[in-house]
Amino acid sequence: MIPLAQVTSDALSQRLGESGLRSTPQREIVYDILIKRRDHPTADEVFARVKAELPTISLATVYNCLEALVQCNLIRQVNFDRGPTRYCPNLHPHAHFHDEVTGSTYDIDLPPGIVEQLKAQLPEGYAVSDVEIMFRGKTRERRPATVEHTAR
Amino acid sequence: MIPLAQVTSDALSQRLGESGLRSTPQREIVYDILIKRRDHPTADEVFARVKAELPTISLATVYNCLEALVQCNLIRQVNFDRGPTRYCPNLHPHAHFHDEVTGSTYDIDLPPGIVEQLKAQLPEGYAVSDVEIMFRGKTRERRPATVEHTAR
DNA sequence: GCAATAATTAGAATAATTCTAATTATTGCT
DNA sequence: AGCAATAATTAGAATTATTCTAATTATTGC
Repeated sequence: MIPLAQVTSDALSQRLGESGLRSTPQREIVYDILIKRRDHPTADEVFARVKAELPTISLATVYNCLEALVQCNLIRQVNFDRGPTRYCPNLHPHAHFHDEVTGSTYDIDLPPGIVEQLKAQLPEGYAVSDVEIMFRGKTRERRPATVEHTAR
Repeated sequence: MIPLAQVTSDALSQRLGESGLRSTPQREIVYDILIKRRDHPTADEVFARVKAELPTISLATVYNCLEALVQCNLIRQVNFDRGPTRYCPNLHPHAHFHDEVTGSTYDIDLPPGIVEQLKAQLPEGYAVSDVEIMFRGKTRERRPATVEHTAR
């Protein structure tokens, strides 16, 4: 597996600072949790995992931490239909594949040109800050439900 | 503007029938509302518009009708981040552009090849039933807030 | 025309997220 | 170091979109 960009405690603190945010134990642990297991957990799932290390954390704080990390571009939000928001620490340009049967989400790496090609379809005067590409479907090969990993 | 595929009352009834669903006045009106103004309304907005014509309709029925129409592929659902689901009667392959300032959503037509090109990025054994592409950003030219239309 | 099935309705229930107000922690200044 | 200002955390209440429930109404096939 390609080692994905991740960030030391110091760097995290710096990135937060650049956005006018503070580094806190809660934010570091939440970030760690996302890096450790890249299975696109929901806020609730993050909450459960963080509680194992820091039992006093509250759900509101988890939401706050996730928002902070999104704000300074250390993680991305992923939304499938009506489901709860999921969080993704993969910052490479990539799409998401959502398995309708298992509910799992996989990262799909994209070749460099294709996002630009998509943006080129926009009429004059449309300034894009973000593109999201999501596939919905089934995967033939069944994977272990608990250990999801980056496809490709 | 390109005349988008739409369907007569009879055809609607047939399409519903093919999916084991019945045509009802409520479903026809809901479909009409979506065709009349293609601004990607939420279920609540559809509810408000339909009530003008059929004041006794309930919100649960609106949800039911929208679900029925989605099921027989007469309309598509569109989701932006945490916002409520929006509904779209444009069945051409297209992307969506969500204006972060105005909250408006525009259709972006896509050239035929590009969706296939994206699907080609998937590893073996990934069967796609649907691809969604969404842009987030701002539009330079301000449009009248109440009359959205298909871009391009 | 009647039984079976499906759709509608109003309102209750649920799930995810956001808000609120009080408390705690951190930072920058002197 | 001490203190005011600012930011983050917490628990729980509130909100929002959606789904569910149970009763009623409409439609279809025989």
